[in-house]
Amino acid sequence: MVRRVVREPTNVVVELDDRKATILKAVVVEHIDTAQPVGSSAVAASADLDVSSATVRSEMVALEREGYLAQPHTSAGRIPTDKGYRYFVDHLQSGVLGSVQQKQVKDFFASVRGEVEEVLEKTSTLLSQMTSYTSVVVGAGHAHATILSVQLVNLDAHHHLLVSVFSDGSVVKHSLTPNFEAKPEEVMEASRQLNALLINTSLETRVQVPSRRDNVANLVREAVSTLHAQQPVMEGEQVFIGGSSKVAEVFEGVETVRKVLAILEQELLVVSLVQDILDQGLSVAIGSEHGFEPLSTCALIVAPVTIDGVPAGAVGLLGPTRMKYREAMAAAEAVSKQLSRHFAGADDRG
Amino acid sequence: MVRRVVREPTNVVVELDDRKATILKAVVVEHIDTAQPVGSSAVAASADLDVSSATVRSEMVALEREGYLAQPHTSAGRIPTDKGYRYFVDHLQSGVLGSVQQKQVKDFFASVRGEVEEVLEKTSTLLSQMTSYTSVVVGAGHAHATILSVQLVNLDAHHHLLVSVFSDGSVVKHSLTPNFEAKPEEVMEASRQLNALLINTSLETRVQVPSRRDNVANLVREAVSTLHAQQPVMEGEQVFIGGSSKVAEVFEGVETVRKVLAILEQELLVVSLVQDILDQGLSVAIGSEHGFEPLSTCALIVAPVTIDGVPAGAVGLLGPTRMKYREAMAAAEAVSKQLSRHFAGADDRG
DNA sequence: TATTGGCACTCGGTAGAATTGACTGCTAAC
DNA sequence: GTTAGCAGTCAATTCTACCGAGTGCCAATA
Repeated sequence: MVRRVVREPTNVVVELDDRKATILKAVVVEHIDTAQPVGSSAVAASADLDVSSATVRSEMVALEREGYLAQPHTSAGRIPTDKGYRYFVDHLQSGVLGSVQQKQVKDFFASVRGEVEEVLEKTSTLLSQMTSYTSVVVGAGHAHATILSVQLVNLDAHHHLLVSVFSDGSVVKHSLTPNFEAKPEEVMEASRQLNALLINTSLETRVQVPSRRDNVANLVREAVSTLHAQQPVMEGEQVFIGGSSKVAEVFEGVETVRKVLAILEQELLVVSLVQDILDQGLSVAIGSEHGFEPLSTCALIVAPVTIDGVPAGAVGLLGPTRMKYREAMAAAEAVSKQLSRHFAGADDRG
Repeated sequence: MVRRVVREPTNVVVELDDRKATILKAVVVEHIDTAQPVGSSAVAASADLDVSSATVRSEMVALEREGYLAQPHTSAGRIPTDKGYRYFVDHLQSGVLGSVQQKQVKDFFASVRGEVEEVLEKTSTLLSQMTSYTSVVVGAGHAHATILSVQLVNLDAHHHLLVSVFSDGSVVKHSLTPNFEAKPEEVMEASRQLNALLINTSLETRVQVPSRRDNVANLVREAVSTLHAQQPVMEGEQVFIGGSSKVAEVFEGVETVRKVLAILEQELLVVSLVQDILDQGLSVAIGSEHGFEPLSTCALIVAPVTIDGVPAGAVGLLGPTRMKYREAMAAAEAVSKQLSRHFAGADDRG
């Protein structure tokens, strides 16, 4: 293979000079609004720069050469590339949420009641309604939470239900179907022992199980292994997707709609996608930035949720690359902040 | 205005004579296959009737007059009306599931493991994959189930978690946030009393709560009222929707897709729709038969799930009115049967 | 009397040509 | 460096003609 020195001005992130930036911004804003390619004259007219369309044109060829703009075909206007959107998001927009919506979020969290899951679900609906995009709300798993209580309940001779309560307020059940018949007293005894064994441990803690061979010990062993047998990552992650019908509104082309819906169905995928973006320290992934091809026509906005500083999930918004970044990012941020506060300050009320 | 005697043969459900039935069937089958209006010559050629297209035509005008067929425009073929589909479903199709798929269902239920919720969710995916339609799986609520155990767990001074286990294997949690501070011992005592009070009752049973004013009694009262405060209908109903991306495949027109998706988002609506249809004793609702306008271009197939003869939910398939009724109905039926058996016979394994 | 072949008619869909118009890139002048 | 002007490109639109699938009707037929 020939070794070459490749100059990729595309990869070098330079500050654009003022005029180029203004032009890029005008193109992005206009294209987000109209979904049409934007021509030089429109830019010359709209933007607050006093140059002719010819000047705009020559700047545009430069912007195109540098990878910020693209042309669907010769005689059409320009549309932003992913890189163009990225520059726009990073440098050219200010994200303030309208006061009406600010209020909407506040009101929502002031009045919302119910279990964590319900709150997350409703939050997801709220986000989607506010923005007209599909929303994703991820509640973190309880890998680090400690066990407050476990209980073994007898369903019938061969069926027992292991109910575990975690310090983060989550409750998990597991069925046990041992191949021996345990008496109710044995089940109760096993339940007692499990409590003694597991309380205040987390799922990451290995515990010493009894090695005896009687029914009680067998039950205890089966319960512990069932409880610990879950996936190390993301078990207990909760995903709530709101406004999937928006997909049909904001994306064009049945095929795209189908693809996006199909991806939303695989919730684990969505979770890992959101997680990836958060791990990269991003708040927006535009086009193929997340490296996931089927969503290359999408942008995904994420905002972390923390409880007392500890990561506890995230909220996200999924739209086309030409989405309304400012509003959507502001909404995601406001909601994630309020959500964080909601859970941290849950004690205040009453 | 001239007074006229209007004859409405459309409302009279009569058996169609053999030839009309054959023609109707041919039109339905062809149109389901091609999504195109079907012409007289196609019918004359395809069906096993030895008449000319002219004869078919004259029969078709009769079928149209009687409301079984419709014409998009003058020079087009005929498409079935809802009534036409209904007749087809009731009289003209036999529903046997292909042996390959029969096996697929068997294999699935032979290997599926996990909690009820997981099974239902996977079932929903299975159904949707088998048929290419969106599936709905409804698990009945536990209104009639009795309580096996309740437990009050301390989260912190003002937060307690009420965890209830029902005889149907479901587990429900409720947060209690009393405005007084209860000591751990008091919480435990309340938990004990709740158990004594509630075990073997169902949510429909009213119980006698202590009238004392101490913390324990207050906790007990709050717990009982929280537990009983749920919606009388459909609380605890679980809905699993599989293959919503299929909506984009089988329906044409973005607007329709959006509408259907929007409806699927409102899960309670879907549940009541399914319930309605079951209550009417139907297994298919075609077009506007369910009286729900936004879904008037859809057909909804349902099949009840029972556990030991007791209604325990349903499975459903949602598609366009021109869906493949035979296959879809066979699939729904097979899955609902196997699902019923799965839960009834859960003891066998091991 | 039921069926049929034949015929005129309807009307959506398609293919092609012509036109439009929104762009661009280029260049010469300022 | 900026601009006006101009020639060129190409998608989108409109128009036209035409095709053909399909109908309804009717007179002839078995």
